[in-house]
Amino acid sequence: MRGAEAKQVCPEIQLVQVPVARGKADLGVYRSAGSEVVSILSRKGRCERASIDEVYLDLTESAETMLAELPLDRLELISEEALKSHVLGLDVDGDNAGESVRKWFLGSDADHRDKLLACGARIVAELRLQVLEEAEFTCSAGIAHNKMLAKLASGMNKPAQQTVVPFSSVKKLLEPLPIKKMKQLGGKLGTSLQVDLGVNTVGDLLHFSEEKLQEHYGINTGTWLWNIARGISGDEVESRLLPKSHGAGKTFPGPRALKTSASVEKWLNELCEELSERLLSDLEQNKRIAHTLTLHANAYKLNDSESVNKFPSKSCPLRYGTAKIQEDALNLFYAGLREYVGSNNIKTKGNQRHGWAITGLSISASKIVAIPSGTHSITKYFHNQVQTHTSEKQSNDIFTQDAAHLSYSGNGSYLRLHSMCPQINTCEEDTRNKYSMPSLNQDEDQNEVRQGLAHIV
DNA sequence: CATTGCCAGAAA
DNA sequence: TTTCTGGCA
Ligand SMILES: [Mg+2]
Repeated sequence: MRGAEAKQVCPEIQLVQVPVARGKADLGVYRSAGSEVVSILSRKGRCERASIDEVYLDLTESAETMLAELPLDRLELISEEALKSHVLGLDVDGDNAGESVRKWFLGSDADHRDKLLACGARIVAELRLQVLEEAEFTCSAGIAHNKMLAKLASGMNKPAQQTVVPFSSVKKLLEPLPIKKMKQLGGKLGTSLQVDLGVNTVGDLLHFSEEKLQEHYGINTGTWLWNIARGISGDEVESRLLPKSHGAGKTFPGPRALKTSASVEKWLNELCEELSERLLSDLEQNKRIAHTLTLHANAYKLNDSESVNKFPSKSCPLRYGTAKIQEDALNLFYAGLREYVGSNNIKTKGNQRHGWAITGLSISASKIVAIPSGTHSITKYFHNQVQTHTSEKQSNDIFTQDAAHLSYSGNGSYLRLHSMCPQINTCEEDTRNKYSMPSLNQDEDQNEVRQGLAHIV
């Protein structure tokens, strides 16, 4: 329920709010917290940042080392925390009351794979304790022989618990499992399996040959399905602690949809400002630079309710400096808009209505690479870069040096090559609509004036 | 619901 | 190869 609704039912409720900056959610505190946790969890083995609050760890090596160096059968050496693990398949799933778990850790059923798993579980217990002590977050974990099973197990006992999937219990775990519970099968593919093949549990999947699954879903997906039904996933844990892209976006639902280029420019500038800030942080903290700038938008057309086409994403080489990013983003937007309204060669005729409304805007930076480790001066590094990727742009030569410098000093507001409609629309769309019902004509008239695509170069 | 971010596959 | 779309979480 919504916060306001909850407050009526429960006036004492403490509602936690996501911070807002530049008129949008600011997830900075969560990103920081996530990074801190990653820095702890990455201590014992290869670590892949899977999301803002999840990682995969490949602890094979650490576990092998532990197995080689420690006697497994010494109960005193096994931490209380590790012994609190849930171990799937011990007895009849009657929540294994301590004794069987102890026994499993001590013997691990003589199976080398499960001995490794037991060591992995001990390492994970230690890591989770460190997260609790150093970052003051609890977390849950799954320990299994591959990513898919570990992810599945991590969700089985929450919060602040860990679950082990011994090799021998994989079948019994998967067989009755509703297909939609599997990662990647929670959406359309899962629905298709249910509707088109009558597959409701992972066990049902076992009845289909790899070839049959490939017929329905293609070579790769077919093979993938055949494998995951058997608990097989060759998916490697990538060694990556940092995100591969940064983005800033905002949605403008219903009456908040943006209908003037001034408002689009305003919001795009806000989003670009945030992105630019985060890119500089990444540069300072991680010595990485992004190479591609991409704009996504969602839109609908005012007149035809059956607007079939989607607003196309557009990307271009990324130039550092807030003003550069803002300028490039706006150009990308208009490139997309021109396509969207279908005025490619058709010069916007005087009477032609291109009534559009933007319901979502997002700008992102990708192709992020570490600068060569020997690079001492980032400024000089940029000097060498700017020449290479301004290819399609006109002659901003005199600015490129400044731009490189800018990105370092973090000040770029004065750089404005582009002559846009200069006015900032202080009149919020939704505010405006409170006062005047969206008389289509009126809005379109505003579009006519302000949406002119004249500045597209 | 909103704001991310990853990836596979198709298109350019 | 890069760009763009769509799916997924
Ligand atoms: Mg998560």
